[in-house]
Amino acid sequence: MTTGRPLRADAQRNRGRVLAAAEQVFAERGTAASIEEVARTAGVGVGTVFRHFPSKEALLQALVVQRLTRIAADARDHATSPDPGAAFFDFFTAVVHGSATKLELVDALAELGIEPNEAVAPVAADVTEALTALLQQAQHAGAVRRDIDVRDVIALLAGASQTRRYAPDDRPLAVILDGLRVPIAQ
Amino acid sequence: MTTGRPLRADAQRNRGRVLAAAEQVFAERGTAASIEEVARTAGVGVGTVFRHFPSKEALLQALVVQRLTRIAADARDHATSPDPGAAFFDFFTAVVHGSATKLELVDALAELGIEPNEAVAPVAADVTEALTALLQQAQHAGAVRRDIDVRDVIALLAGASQTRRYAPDDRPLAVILDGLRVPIAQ
DNA sequence: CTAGAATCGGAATCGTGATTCCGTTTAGAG
DNA sequence: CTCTAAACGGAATCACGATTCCGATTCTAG
Repeated sequence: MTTGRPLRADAQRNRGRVLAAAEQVFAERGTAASIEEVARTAGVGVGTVFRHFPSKEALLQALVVQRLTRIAADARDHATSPDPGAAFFDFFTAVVHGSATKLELVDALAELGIEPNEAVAPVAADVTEALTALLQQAQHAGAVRRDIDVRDVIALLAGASQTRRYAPDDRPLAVILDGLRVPIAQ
Repeated sequence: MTTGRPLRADAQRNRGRVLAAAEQVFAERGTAASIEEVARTAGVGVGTVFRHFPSKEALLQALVVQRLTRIAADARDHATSPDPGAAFFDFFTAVVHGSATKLELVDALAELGIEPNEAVAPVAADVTEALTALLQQAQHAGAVRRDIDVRDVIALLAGASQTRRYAPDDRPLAVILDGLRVPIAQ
C-alpha cells in the first residue's frame, strides 16, 4: 500500500463520500451500476472517483475490505461477551442482517474463500482468525456443535445472507442457526 | 408463446446447441459472459443465437425455465417414493448439487420469489406446487419440522446452493438439512 | 433434382460505461 | 494575502458487447 503523505482535507472528505455512495448505490442497483451514478450520488465528478480508486474493481475491492474489517471488529467485540453461545448467534445474525438489500455481502464474503487477492487476503485472514476464536468459545460453552469448523461457518454466513433475497424475514436464518446448535435433549 | 410451425431440422438442432452452450458458459464465466462466447462454444454465429433468442435476457430466461422445469419434474419424481422423508432430503441435496459451478441456479431460483415474470411465472408456480406436496409428505412422515413452509424451503435451497461457492463439500448443506429435521430425542 | 423459404454466419452498427485528460478551482504553507 | 501543488469536474476517448442486417447456404416440399 502506497502510504503517501496525508490527503488534503477536501480529498479526505470526498474519498469518504465516494465510498459511502458506492456502498449505497451498489447495494441498491447491484455491482453493475455505473461509476457515473456513484459519482452523482456522492456529489462529485467521475474524475474524482477515479483519482481515489484507479478502477471500478479497486473501488469494489475497497468496499469489500471495509465490510470485512467491520465484520472482524464485530466478531472480536462479541468474543468478549460473558455468554459465548449467545454471542456467536448474535454475531451470525448481525452479519446476515448487515448484508444490504442486494448481494453485496455475498460478494464480500466470496473473497474470504475464493481468489486469494493481494488487498483482501490480509483482512480475510483477520476475519477468519476472529471468527475462529468466537466459534471455539461457543463450542466450549456447549452451544455449537463440535464438528463445525470456521469454513463451515463462513459458507453458512454466505448462504444465510443469500436466503434473504427470497424471504426478507429471519425464518430461514433460524433454521440454519438450529442446524448449528447442539441438539437439546427432548 | 408463439408456437409457429415446427422448426427446420437444423434449426432445432442449433437451438439445442445454443442452449447447452449457454448453460455451460454462463455456469463457468457467470452471466456476464458474452453472447459471442456462447455462439463460439455452440459452434454457430451470433446471428443464430439471436434468431433463436431475441435478446440475451431471453436466453437467460430460457435457461431458467429449463432449470426450473427439471426441478419440478425431479420433485414430482421424488414424491412417489415410499420414504417421504428420505425423498425430501434427497431432492434437496440433488437440487443443490445441480447448481453448477457458479451461481446459475441461484439466479434461477431467484425468479421463484422475485419479479413475477411473464415467462417464468407459470414454471415457478409449478415448482412451488410440486415442492409443496413433497414437503407436506415429509412433514406428515415426521421427518421435517412442521413449522417450515415452502417459502422457507425455497430460500434455503438458494442459500444452500450459495454455500458451495465457499465449500465444495456437503458439510454446510448437512447443517441446513439438520436444521430442517425434526429433532431426535436424545 | 430444383425452386423458394428458412437458416446461417459474421461484419457493421449502436449504445453504454470505464478510463483518460486537461483547463479550472481550492487548500494551506509561508 | 499570495502562490503552488493538490484536487476537482466533466467532456472526450476507447473498448467491449448486444443487436441488426443482408448476402451466402442449406433444408425440404413437390
